Amino acid sequence: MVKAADDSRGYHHGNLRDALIEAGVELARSGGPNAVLLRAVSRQAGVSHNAAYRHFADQEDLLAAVAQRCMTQLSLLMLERMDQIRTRSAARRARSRLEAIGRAYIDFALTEPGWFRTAFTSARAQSETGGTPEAAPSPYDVLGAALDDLVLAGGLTPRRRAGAQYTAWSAVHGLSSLLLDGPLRELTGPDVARAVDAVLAGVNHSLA
Amino acid sequence: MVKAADDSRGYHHGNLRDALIEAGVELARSGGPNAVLLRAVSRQAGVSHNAAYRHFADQEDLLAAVAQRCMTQLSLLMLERMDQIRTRSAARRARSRLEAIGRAYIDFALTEPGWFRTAFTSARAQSETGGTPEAAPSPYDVLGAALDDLVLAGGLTPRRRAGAQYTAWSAVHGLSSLLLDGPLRELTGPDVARAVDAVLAGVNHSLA
DNA sequence: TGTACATCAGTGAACGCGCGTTCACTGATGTAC
DNA sequence: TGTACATCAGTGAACGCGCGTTCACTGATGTAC
Repeated sequence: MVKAADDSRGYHHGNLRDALIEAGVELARSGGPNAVLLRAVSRQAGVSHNAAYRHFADQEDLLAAVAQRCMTQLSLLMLERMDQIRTRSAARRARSRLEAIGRAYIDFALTEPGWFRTAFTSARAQSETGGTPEAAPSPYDVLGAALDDLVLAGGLTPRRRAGAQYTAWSAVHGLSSLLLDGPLRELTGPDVARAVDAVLAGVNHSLA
Repeated sequence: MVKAADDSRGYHHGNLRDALIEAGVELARSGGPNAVLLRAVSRQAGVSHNAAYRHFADQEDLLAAVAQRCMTQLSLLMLERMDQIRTRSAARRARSRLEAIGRAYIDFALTEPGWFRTAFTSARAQSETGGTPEAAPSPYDVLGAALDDLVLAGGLTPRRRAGAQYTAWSAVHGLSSLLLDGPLRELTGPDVARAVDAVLAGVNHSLA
């Protein structure tokens, strides 16, 4: 059975699984994980509300797939920002790229809170998703690659690499989370910028 | 009108607002913020499901009050662990206490995930809660006091104090969040311990 | 000190809602011969 | 090449559920006189 990838007309949709995930992503964007409901997603995709059962075991299964795609969105922004750094010196480039992906992470959380919250929904482990695995690397992998580059460039001893991954990730994720759903949500623009700079400088300093 | 604080019998409950919050806290403990429902909370408190409207504007208002109490639980654990550190040297004590509250924060998240998630629910700013303000300090205040002590003990320059608060809090909160609802939830016991040690060491190092 | 009355804090029934899930079905597609 | 048939992917109606919220009410409490 050969299907056109973008065939979305007629009785047989052709690519409904993907269309449902995409509809879920759209709903998650404004409403977060709680907005990813079977009926709402089916409605959004213009399909009867039980058609989803041909592609997902239940609502939790659909949410897991949507969450994974939100995570991929985050990775893509990190990669995009990283690629923009073209500094000559390998050492400086590695360091700048690390900062760039950190900023990208926080920016993503602040500009796409619905996606960010959905990506880190606790409902089900992403690995349990039944469908085709996403091609894009996880944010964890992106960070890992950046740290590998930093080690190669001599900016980080191999010995401290493992710990650095936890440290950097925790700092950036924690700030995002506190700014979004924690007490730091009260911060105004300039204070947010100051907090971001402080945390990124802290990460940088803890690696040196 | 004078009410006994623990009068909970008869037609008039006497302290229903507090009883409802307490019931909500119990439900949040096992089910997280999504379990704090008006009907479920009223059921738990043994009261008809609309009695809550005498004390809370709506479900969101009740959840905000429960979230605040969860936050207080976190503060209390931090304070308790901090008080256990009695090192003689002021400098070393300040540093140990900082580490102790960091560990307490992470321990709280891992042992009371429902409370932790509820405390950081985005529903409504805690400050908007109408009832009596909680007496206990916020985790932010506890951390701030610990950093003040560290400055006094000469372990941190006043200049870097503000940034340090963001750095330390983000690191610890981020790790908690990643271990609970992020990709790090796959980590097994020893790896968790390693990650915690790495992050706390990173914080410590970034202050020095 | 006693009593009428206003006020407060709870009850019970009912509403409408949207959800997840299941059922029997039907239209479209692919394939064996 | 044509046709019967199995399989797949969607539809529409219906179910039961628990929720938030509102209504008119009633029991208990406090207070003015």
